[in-house]
Amino acid sequence: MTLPDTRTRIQDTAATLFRRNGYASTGLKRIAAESSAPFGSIYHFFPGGKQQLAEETIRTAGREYGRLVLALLESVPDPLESIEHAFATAAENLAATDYADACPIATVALEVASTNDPLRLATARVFDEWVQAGTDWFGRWVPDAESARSLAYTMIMVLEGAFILARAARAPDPLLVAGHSMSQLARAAMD
Amino acid sequence: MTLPDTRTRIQDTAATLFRRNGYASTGLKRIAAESSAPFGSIYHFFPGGKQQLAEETIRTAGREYGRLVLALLESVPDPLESIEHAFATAAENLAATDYADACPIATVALEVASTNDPLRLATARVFDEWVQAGTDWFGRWVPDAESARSLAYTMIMVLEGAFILARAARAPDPLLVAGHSMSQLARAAMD
DNA sequence: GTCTATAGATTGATAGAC
DNA sequence: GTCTATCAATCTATAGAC
Repeated sequence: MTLPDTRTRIQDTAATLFRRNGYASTGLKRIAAESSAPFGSIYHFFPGGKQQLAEETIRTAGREYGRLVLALLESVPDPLESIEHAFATAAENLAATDYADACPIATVALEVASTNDPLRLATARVFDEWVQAGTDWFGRWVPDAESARSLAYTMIMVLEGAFILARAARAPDPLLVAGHSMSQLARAAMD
Repeated sequence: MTLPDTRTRIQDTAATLFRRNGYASTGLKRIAAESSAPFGSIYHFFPGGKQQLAEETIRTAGREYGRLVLALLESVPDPLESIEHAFATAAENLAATDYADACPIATVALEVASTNDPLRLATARVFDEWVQAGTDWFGRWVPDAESARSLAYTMIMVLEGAFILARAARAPDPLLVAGHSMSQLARAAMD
């Protein structure tokens, strides 16, 4: 039962707080406190300060979440059922965390889009990564590359939008509606 | 050529800044400066401080944006063309404002979802209003009430997600893809 | 590498003159 | 109603002892 090293604890705590409360309202002092790390260690491991910490967090948490969603999609053989299952699971996770844990980077992405270009770019790269992975996945059932890409884009966008509405309403319904719509759209594209 | 009154100038400036930079990183001092209002006037007109200002801004700007989108949908007779036209217009507006003016409440909604319940509720009410208006609009072509509601939900969600990706990438493509997907989904529901 | 102390700027909010 | 001055708290970041 060993604790993760200091750097990892800082990153994980930062990921959680950025995800739930965003970039601007997450203080480094709180990150230090909740990760049980001395304040100075943040600047020891992340000399670039808050921005560097956020940049690495976006990259790491973004990649991890992409893999998680893809694994979820792979866990059911039928693609249409798989889509609905993935959205339903996201709904369960959201409700189970008191509507806190949705997309790991969306809040930060909107916050920094117009004011912090390095962070904006970091979020854009993660979204591109997700779109690419989604395109490959849809490509198994949709031969036309352009359609597969369009479906991947749309699935990510409707998921992001559903997260916003579900967190605001503190209700899982938007995610379930989104999953249903997305599977209908995929079905239409597979004809 | 008279200037709007002080209270209105404060509200409008707040709406712009909250929309572009979010709630946490928008300071009251900046709102006062950019609205050419004395700092004390903010507390004169909004005794509840930043939170009251944000609450009224969410309600006002949210309602206004809903009307704007609905008017956009009404401006083209064919529903499917209308949807694509609305998303294309949103893409143009976004690009024309250097990818700043997307949804007026989404950034704030995500920021406050887990930390400020009055503001969370204000955003939830705006989304509900939009869903209701969208349901009525789709209801003209989709007789089944449940389907109309589902389409309205999905249109709002995919628009919100497209705004996130478009701002991050500084590219209009996500909005165009979203519009195309949404019109396909509506077409499938109208059969 | 760990940890404390603190600088320097900025925040939301208040008081009070006019 | 307008405007200035200021408080107390908080923020990111840095310096330096151990």
